[in-house]
Amino acid sequence: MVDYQIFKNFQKHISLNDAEKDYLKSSFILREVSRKDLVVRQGQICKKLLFVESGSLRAFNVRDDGKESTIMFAVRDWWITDMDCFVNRKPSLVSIEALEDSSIIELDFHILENLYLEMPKFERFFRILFQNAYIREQSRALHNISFTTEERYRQFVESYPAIVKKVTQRQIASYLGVTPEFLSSIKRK
Amino acid sequence: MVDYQIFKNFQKHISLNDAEKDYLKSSFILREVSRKDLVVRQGQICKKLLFVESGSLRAFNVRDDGKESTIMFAVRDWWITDMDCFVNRKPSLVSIEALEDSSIIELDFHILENLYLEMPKFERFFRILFQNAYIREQSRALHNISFTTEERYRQFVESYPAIVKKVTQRQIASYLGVTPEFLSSIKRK
DNA sequence: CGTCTATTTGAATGTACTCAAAAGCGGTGG
DNA sequence: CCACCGCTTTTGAGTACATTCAAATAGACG
Repeated sequence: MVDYQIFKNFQKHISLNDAEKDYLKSSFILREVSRKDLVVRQGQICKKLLFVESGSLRAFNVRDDGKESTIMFAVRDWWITDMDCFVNRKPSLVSIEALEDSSIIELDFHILENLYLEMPKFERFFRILFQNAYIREQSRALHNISFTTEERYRQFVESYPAIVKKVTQRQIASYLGVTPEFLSSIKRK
Repeated sequence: MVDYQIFKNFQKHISLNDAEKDYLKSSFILREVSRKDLVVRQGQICKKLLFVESGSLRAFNVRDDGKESTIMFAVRDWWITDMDCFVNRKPSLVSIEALEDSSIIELDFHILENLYLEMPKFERFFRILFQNAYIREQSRALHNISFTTEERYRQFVESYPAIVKKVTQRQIASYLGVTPEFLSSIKRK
């Protein structure tokens, strides 16, 4: 059986036997995408929860005035989607693009809902996944409002070296919520 | 049986019979707190997940330089805690204070872990709870980096009228990450 | 009524943005 | 292998946003 990264990810919190892996394999879609491909388009409904087998993705919002904000990055072994869109069928607030050629796994909403019923241990898995996601976002909220841009830049570089290697300065700036010019001027010091 | 708000909250996502409610009642602690009481202290370990039966709470961080940032508010029917502290045994990044005399329910970490095993439907409940919490924080992150303070203030007032009624301007400013003076100058217009 | 805190106001300062232009860098085709 | 193109990054000047500090005013509470 192919040694998918996603199984290792599941097995951080729950155990899976080969029969279960087989069953799972049939319920998700493996997709190869190229650099700059859009996996999700802002404004549309996204019915997929995405897992990065290899490569990297970026979720970003573009305002009417053209201003672009990066909401999150996802590298190998990370999950990503617009959760509000995925769960509540709202138009996506973000586009998700591949930062390089990547392999991703798509989990369909209805299949996942079904999975919760058939294999309740996935309630546990995603309970822990969302719990951790919430912790990260709660921490991000604190950092955003109480630290200076310079402090937040340093912490980002320190916390996510795997991401820093793959993204442009401009994209980091749009994640921190500042202009690329200003981020550049911070680094000068 | 007393008609706790928390049962209505649980029943938004899972069903409970009277025997189960009885069992639950024995596993949480109802506490009355007074205005300005600290329920959680920054720097200490908080082993409790909190639910607001009535009244309102505020979680805030104080930096070394004295700068105070409000992370979240919780009114009747809301859950609140420092999740990283609760789940991972880290010192709490926040203090949680009562904004008025309040009744709160405390759920102990170990009792909750036990509950997951004995009543797996709670995996589902908290999976959905954290999923929604994550959605809100993801949305907050987007607002923080892509909207002006004025826009964020308007959206806060519009989205959380129940909170606005109970908190000071200063506390809203510390939630938005600006000084009270500046928030005041925005309202002038 | 007096005290304590919240809010408002204003002036001076610092932080971050806009706009424009120059410099750097990687890929592509001749 | 070099020249060019497109994009990112850097730099700088001018402007707008937000803070600090200090003082005045207004509200809440005992």
